[in-house]
Amino acid sequence: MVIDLKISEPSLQDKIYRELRQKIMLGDLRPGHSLTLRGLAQLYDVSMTPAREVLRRLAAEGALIVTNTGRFMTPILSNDRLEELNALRGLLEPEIGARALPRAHLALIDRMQLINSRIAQAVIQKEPISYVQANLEFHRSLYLRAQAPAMLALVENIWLQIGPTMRVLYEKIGVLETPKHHVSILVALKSSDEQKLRLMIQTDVTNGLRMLIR
Amino acid sequence: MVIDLKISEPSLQDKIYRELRQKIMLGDLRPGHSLTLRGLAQLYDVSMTPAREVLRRLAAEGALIVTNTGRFMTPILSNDRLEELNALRGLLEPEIGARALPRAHLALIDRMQLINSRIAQAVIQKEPISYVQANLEFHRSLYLRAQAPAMLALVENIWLQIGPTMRVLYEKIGVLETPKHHVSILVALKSSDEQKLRLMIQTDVTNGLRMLIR
DNA sequence: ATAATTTATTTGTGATCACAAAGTATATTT
DNA sequence: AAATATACTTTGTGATCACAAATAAATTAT
Repeated sequence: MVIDLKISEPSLQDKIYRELRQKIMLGDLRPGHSLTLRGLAQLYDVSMTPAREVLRRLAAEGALIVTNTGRFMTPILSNDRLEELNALRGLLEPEIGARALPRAHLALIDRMQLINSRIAQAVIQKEPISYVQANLEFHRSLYLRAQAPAMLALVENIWLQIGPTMRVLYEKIGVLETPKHHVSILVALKSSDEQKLRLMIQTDVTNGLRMLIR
Repeated sequence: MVIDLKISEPSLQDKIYRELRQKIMLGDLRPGHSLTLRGLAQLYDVSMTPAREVLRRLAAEGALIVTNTGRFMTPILSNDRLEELNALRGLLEPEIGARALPRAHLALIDRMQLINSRIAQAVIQKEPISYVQANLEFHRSLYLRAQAPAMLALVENIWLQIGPTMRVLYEKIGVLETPKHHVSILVALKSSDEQKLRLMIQTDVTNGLRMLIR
């Protein structure tokens, strides 16, 4: 018997999807930025078909909104909506962090420490996108250990929804400071203190927005 | 100036989407049930184009999975995954319930009581689909009052993912009994007891699965 | 000038098609 | 009879097109 191993190469739209998703999550696109089928198709040199699938998929995930006339754009979040999404972060992230705790060995903590220094660097160089990217990576690298894919998917889904809005908030205020609770998170991890970890993740998320919104 | 008011009628795919979504959420489709573009298109007498958009959209929401060869089917959840999704319910639903509490006036509670009797009826008549439908409606009618659309969207997203699996579990065991914590939920609502409400929703969700999985 | 109307352009939707890959059934070989 | 090879069918992907609705631009009228 001949076994045929082949990695099914990602379809055309997958590549476009991932790139665009990344852009949105990191705030590369501002709120209200509109995307068109033909525009996207032309940009990636494909036909309308893959382009529309990508846009619809992102819309299904809440990364884009569809106007009542069928146009696609990045969402413009009301304050209420933004606070609701942040409350969801405050609910989900401590939980998934706590689930990761027992599996968080030293190598991971080291890696998180490294990422944290990248955040500090982004602050100095005033690069909002690198800042957001490293910040999310800090959290994700921990959450990945929780082995809770559905939970992580929800968390990333929220990140995706707030991406564009967060960007303009950072622009408005400037990237003030490296998140001060990250070190506490690392300490809680080292000492396996679940309660403290939950609290620190919670306040990191909560304060992150409070700092920006006020 | 002439103002032109027109309700933009829902596109072809919207109708198909809603129907299929409903079917999946209520467990009308079993886990592993596969759907094809041409099959769906033929069923609704449309071309492949709307059909594929619907399937991809549902896949983006986790209601369907895409095999590594691009086929669509309802998800077959592992026990771990099912428990994770249920943990998410246990996390989100008490929160959104608590947010609805201050807005839960008597008319709502009456309505929920009515829905609850529909559940009892479905138990007697051994109709799993009606049972699931009424059960979800019981919860949703409360959660709608929370005015937390993003949170509700996540909750419904989870319902969607577990739909097919829940159905077979109910089939396996039979719809034993009307959920016994629903009355406690109603009591907590009437007395505006947030802590009790959170606890009762939590145990309703948790026990619902435990009863099935055991 | 400003508002209303007309014209031109842009845009998403749905249909149809060719194609390659995957799956299924049949035939062939060992 | 079991495994392999072959032929046949089904399936998703991406491209192209016509069309109507929405938007933007230009024109006309007040």
